[in-house]
Amino acid sequence: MKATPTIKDVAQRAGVSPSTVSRVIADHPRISAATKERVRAAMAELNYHPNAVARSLVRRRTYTIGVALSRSAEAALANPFFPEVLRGVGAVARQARYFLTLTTATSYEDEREQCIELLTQRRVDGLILLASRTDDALVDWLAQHSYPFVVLGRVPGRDVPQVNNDNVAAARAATEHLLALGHRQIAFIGGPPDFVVSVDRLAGYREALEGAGLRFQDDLVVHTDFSYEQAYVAARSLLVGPAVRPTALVAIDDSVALGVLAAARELGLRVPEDLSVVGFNDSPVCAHVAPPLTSVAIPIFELGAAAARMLCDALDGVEGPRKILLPSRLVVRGSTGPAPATGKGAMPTPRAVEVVRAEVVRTFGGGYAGG
Amino acid sequence: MKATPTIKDVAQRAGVSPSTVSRVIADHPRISAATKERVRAAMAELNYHPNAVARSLVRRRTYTIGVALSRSAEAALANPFFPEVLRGVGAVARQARYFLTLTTATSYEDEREQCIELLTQRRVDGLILLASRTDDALVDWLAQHSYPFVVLGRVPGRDVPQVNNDNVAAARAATEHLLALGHRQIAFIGGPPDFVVSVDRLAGYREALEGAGLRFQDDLVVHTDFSYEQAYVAARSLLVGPAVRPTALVAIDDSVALGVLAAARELGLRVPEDLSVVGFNDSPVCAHVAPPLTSVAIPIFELGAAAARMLCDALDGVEGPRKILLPSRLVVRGSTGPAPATGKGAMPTPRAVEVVRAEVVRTFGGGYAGG
DNA sequence: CTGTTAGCGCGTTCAA
DNA sequence: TTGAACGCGCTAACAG
Repeated sequence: MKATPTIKDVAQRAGVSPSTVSRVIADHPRISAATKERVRAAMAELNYHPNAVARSLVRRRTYTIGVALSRSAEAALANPFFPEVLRGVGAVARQARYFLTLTTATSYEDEREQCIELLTQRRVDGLILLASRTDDALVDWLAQHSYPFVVLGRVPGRDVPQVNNDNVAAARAATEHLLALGHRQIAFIGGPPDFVVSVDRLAGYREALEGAGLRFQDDLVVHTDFSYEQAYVAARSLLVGPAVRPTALVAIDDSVALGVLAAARELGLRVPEDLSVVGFNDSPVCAHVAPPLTSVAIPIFELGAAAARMLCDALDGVEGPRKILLPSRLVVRGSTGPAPATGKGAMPTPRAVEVVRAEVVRTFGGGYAGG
Repeated sequence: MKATPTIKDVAQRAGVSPSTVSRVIADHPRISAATKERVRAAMAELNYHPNAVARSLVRRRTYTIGVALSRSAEAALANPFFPEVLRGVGAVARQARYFLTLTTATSYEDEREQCIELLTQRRVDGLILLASRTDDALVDWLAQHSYPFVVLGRVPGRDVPQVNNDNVAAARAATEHLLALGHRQIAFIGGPPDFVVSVDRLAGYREALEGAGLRFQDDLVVHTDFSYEQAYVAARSLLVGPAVRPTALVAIDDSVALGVLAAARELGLRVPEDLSVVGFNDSPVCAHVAPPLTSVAIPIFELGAAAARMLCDALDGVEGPRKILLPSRLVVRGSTGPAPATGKGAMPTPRAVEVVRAEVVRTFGGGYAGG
């Protein structure tokens, strides 16, 4: 394999100067058609391809964006989340002619380190990162150094570019669905309390309860991690502990919901006759378990796409929104049903195929930070 | 934000020449400790970080490897596969001080294009790619241009660096498990026939049958894609069609196995009493469906890690194996049981918790191509 | 042990 | 419309 041809070789072959070749690459308007043709022919003959590294050096742009998804415990098991968000990011990035580089860390600290490396070494032009905790040192660092970045998730109290789904509205919708089915004792199993997603979904749950004139009860709320096993334990405590057993339950996650189903089965509770269960993510398994799981579908691909769009726009100097909130859909399946008839009559909602409710909220800001 | 400091600024601040700074970065042995200290202090004060792009240009190495996972239909739904293999690749890459860039394509052609771009533009030093089909134009192209690359999967008939799990042995083990349970009518649902994984697992299935003195029967084999839905259809045809209904079934994939379970349920067949089912991948859901699914666990993380190790070694000029075949484990759960007693007595194997059988095969070659 | 001199491959002035 | 010269930030000879 001969040495890769450079712009110089092409110039020589085409009988022009290197700068002319450079201009042809950039499709500069003030180059004669004849010359362009000649140069292009030479490039083809030599099988020339511009060296991206050299271009990056002089243009001070790599046309690569960093993607940090591996940082949270959430990511590990938000299994369907990971590839899907990447697909969204990738689709937009490619269209905008950006490449992707990925961090692959096992710990929070390692991920932070990798992100900083990526940026300070100028390997990437900007960063998309999953922010899951309520406080995040990396986000602060990025803002402070004014590196271009977009957060996937919500960053409470900090005005940074971010894309999120409306978890409050989503949890409210899920809870209202249960309320409409006549449930009055509705429990909530959240993730770790320092995760924004836990906070937000709990808030939505609470809003729905209070909107229905019900009291928020501490003993109906449990925090766990996102695992099936922990969820199983938490569900048991919830289904055995309180004075009045809940007839319905909102789980932070589908895996958690699966753990609830297992606990219910073991306790001899029928779903949905004795207990209704709602999960989040609408992962593929939902349709394939017994009973099929009612779940809130999060627009994962769109989240990734929106984040990429926001970052690429910022990098390209295009104005656009700095905050985006995406809607979710409640997908009703067999795991939710009318509350067991007690005293007051339940009021079952018609459970059609894939009854879907959407909430749409969008917030627009102005301009971008960083760049 | 002031302009990023360069090696020159550091040199000036430390009262040395730029090349000395460069040597300190490389931790050159023949630099006095005193100077090193001084330079390092200057770097710290200025918050200097070497520009990776400039280094790449002159060293002709980006220390980045490309990862092409999105190319196959398989990847889309081999959901657990994707993040896990990436974790493996990432762990080794980071340890070897390489970064990762990812292709994100929607079509086979697009992926091919992206890979070629990555390589010809010198954005990456080498490539790891999932090769799923029995013939693959990209692999040919890579070999022809002698770019460094490693294939994840098996490439029949081409002697290229590759890492794979032993699908033949794995399918043989799965089938032998069923044979040991007394089954004699064992069906096979494969993926698309031009996927190497389909070919190999079918071969293992056949080997096991013939090893037990049974005849391979065409009408017990069906090809489908990797989806739950198609699997459902395929399973129905298999469970209704043949003269003698199979009492056991090997599915190419866990999602396919789930489709089989659904079909069986619908046909009123009890699992495992009337039908035993084995899947592949040992995805998390296996433990959470009813009945829990017996499945072959593929060492996904290790596959990624081995591929990365192989590529990084090649790039770093380290000798090592050019072909690696990793073992799998059969994880026995509730979906497989003794064959229904017919005439000949079944011989049930003790079904302990997570009975695990391992097959280990390793093949070593010599040296590396490319570089 | 350290400084000087040349590039790496390309984009971008400034002239012509 | 094109060419010459310079520099992006760094490493790698070659001197000293």
